[in-house]
This record gives sequence, C-alpha cells and structure tokens, in this order.
Amino acid sequence: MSTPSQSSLRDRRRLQTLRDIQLATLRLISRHGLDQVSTEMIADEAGISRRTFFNYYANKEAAALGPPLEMDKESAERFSASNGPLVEDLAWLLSDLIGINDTNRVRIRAISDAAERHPALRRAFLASREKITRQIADLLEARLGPDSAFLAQVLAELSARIEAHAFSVWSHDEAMSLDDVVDYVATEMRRLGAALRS
Amino acid sequence: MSTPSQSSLRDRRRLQTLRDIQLATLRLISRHGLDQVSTEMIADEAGISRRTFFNYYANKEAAALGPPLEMDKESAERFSASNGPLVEDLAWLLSDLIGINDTNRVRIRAISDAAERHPALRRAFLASREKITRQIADLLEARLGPDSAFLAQVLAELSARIEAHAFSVWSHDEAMSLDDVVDYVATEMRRLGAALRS
DNA sequence: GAAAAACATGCACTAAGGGCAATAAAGATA
DNA sequence: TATCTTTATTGCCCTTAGTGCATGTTTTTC
Repeated sequence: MSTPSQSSLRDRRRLQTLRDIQLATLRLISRHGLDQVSTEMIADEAGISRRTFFNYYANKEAAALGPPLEMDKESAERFSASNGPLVEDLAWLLSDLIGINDTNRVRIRAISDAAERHPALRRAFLASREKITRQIADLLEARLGPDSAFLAQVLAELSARIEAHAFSVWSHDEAMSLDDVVDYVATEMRRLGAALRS
Repeated sequence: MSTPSQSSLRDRRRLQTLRDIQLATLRLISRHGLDQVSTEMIADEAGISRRTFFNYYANKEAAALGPPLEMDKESAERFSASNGPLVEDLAWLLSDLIGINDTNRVRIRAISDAAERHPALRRAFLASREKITRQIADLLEARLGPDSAFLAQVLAELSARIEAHAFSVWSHDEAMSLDDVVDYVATEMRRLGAALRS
C-alpha cells in the first residue's frame, strides 16, 4: 500500500486516482478559493463519491498537496556517508526528494500558487512534511552528535521551509534546472548562516 | 476589544473568561488527551455554553494556547533603532513578548507539555504566532534591506521556533530567569549559524 | 474459475463551526 | 435613579467534515 513496488493494475489505478483528485482540487481552489471549495465539490469534480475522497485524502488541504513524498534509502545513506559541507549535502538531499518523485513543474507551480494565496495550505504543507522532516533531523543528529537534537530538528524544519521556497521559484522559471535548485538552497542557507552571526 | 486600555469590568471579565476556558482546556487535555476532548466538554468544564466557547476561541487548540500575545510598540521601536548584533536584538525582542504579557511559569509549562504530546497543538502554536512573526519579519526586512524579504521571513519563523523551545526549557527550570532565556535563544541561534557554515 | 483481498459507495452518526434572534448584563447619560 | 445603548450569553438550527459499518464490485491469487 505504501510502496507500489511492482506496479500492478491496482497500484496504477490508485496512483491515478490520487492524481485525479489532486488536480480536481487544485483546479477548484484556483477557481473559487480554498474556503469556497467543499469535499463534495471535489468529489464531484473528480468523478468519485465523497466517501471515496476520504479514502484517499484526509481533507482538502492534503488533497491539494497530493501524495506525500518519501525519502529513498540511497539518498539517506549517501547523506550519512558524506563528509562534505553540511549545507551542500542538505541541498542535494532535499532536491533528491522531489527530483526522483516528481518533476512536474506545472503541478508544483499550481501547488505553490495555491499555497501563496492560502495560509492554511502553507501550514498543511509543513504538516505533510513532518514525517520526512523528522527523518532528516535524525540524519542530521547522527552527523552533529547526540547533544544537538534540537539543533538538528530546527535545521531540518528550516530545510523544508527553504526547499519549499526554492521549488516555488523553480516552478516559475522554466530556465532553472534541478542543479540550480540545489545551488539556490545552499545559497539561501549560507545567507541565513551569515545573518545569524552579525 | 483588542486592547483593554482602560480596565473596565467588562474587560476584566472577558480576560477572566479567556483564562478560565484556557485552563479548563489544558486540564482536560492533560487528563484525556487532545483527541478525546470535545468543545462540549470544555464548555461544561468552564461553566459556559458551547456557543459561548466559540465566541472566545475558534477551536480547542486555540483555547489551549490562550489569547495570542501582542508585540508592544516600544519593543518594536527599540529593535528598529538598535544597531547591536542582530541575534542579541532578536533574543530580547522575543522575550519581551512573553516577559511583558505573561510570566506565569505554570501556565507556560502546561502549554509546553501539551504541545510536546500533541503535534496538532504544535502546529496551532506556530499558526497563532503567524501575525507576530510577520511583524518581526517586517522589522528584520527593514534592517537587512529590501532584497532580503525571504531571508527576513525565514529568520522570523526560526525565531518563533527557538523562542518556543527556550520557554519550554524555562518553564521546567525554576532557577532560570528571563535573562537566561535571552542568552539561551542567542546561543541556539549562533549554534545554528555555525552549523550553516560547515 | 473460485476463493481471497482490496476497493467504491451509501447510510448513518458524531462533532465542528457559525448565523441569527432573543434575553441579560453593563455602561453611559439624564 | 430611570432610561437608553452597547455588548455578552445562550439556544436553535444549519452546513460541512470526517468516520464506522455493511454491501456490492473489481482485482488478484491459486
């Protein structure tokens, strides 16, 4: 259920329904605004029953954001093994996340734009990243030492925040590559680091 | 309504009801857990009607956190005028926030403990700080320059996050003073700054 | 092709949240 | 003190969110 290891018909259908609902939701939100969209409207737009909607997403915010990303093991191991600069490592770890799972610029832009207009959606985004943020915090804690638990957590949350912004910029700029995203994230992190010393 | 400038009977009653509801909510959450507590239970425990509950708070999470803090003008002006180290200025700006409005260690501890147990409450906390975070971001933008809008926003969010942690620690340590909180916040910010350079 | 697992849907139920109108309490004004 | 105005409390009723359960249907497995 969580990982469609072998793509059976069921898994493909499930994924397709997830996407259909997401697109229906984003369409309705951009047309009417988040508050004016009900789960009933979404279900109708997606051609399913309201009950089925809740079998796929917990609420309309989650539906707008789509299925949550997952960190693949290889990235995690590469990060753990690396002893390069922390900021660079974090930057590519984050873009691995989207780079592997989803390169659809149009969808990301739709999400970014909706989140821009609707604070509740921004909050839901960060909530949806909590699990993966926790994983990143664990990786960071392993590198920074056990007395840096809080630092690691904050750093991970910060990463999610900067990543979201970077992908928003990326989704609006056709000329920007995934490598550029990595640079962007690293640069913003260094700026922040500099500001925290002055 | 927003600022009880002259403390009339009405304003005092309103404040008292706000506090009563908050304490009832925290009591019930610590006893039964967030999910098991309904707005009806809270209303009963606080001795008001459910309808009245919603006249004071939008939902149980908001009730648990209590009335949102406000930044006083003097702190904002002092921050704008200062040209000391940014991190120190931020640290005292944040503790001014609570220091002036609320020094009740027991209440803060109850909130911290509840937030520790319940992610939904952590999220609600950050949401409740959005307005003031925005204000801090504006102050920061004025100091950092107009091309640092995003940096300022992230820095402000970061501040809210670190502040929350600092006050959690403070609420559990009777020996810790508000000045210690300022030091704590500044130290954690510098640690983060250092991590972002390695 | 039949049994088992997963899925879609309808129905019914609890609870959130808010609009509206009636009543009560508090403040101002004479 | 009597009266008028403003604000607070509550009840009633409505819409929507979200979930458990039962039932039929589709996909998978053997």
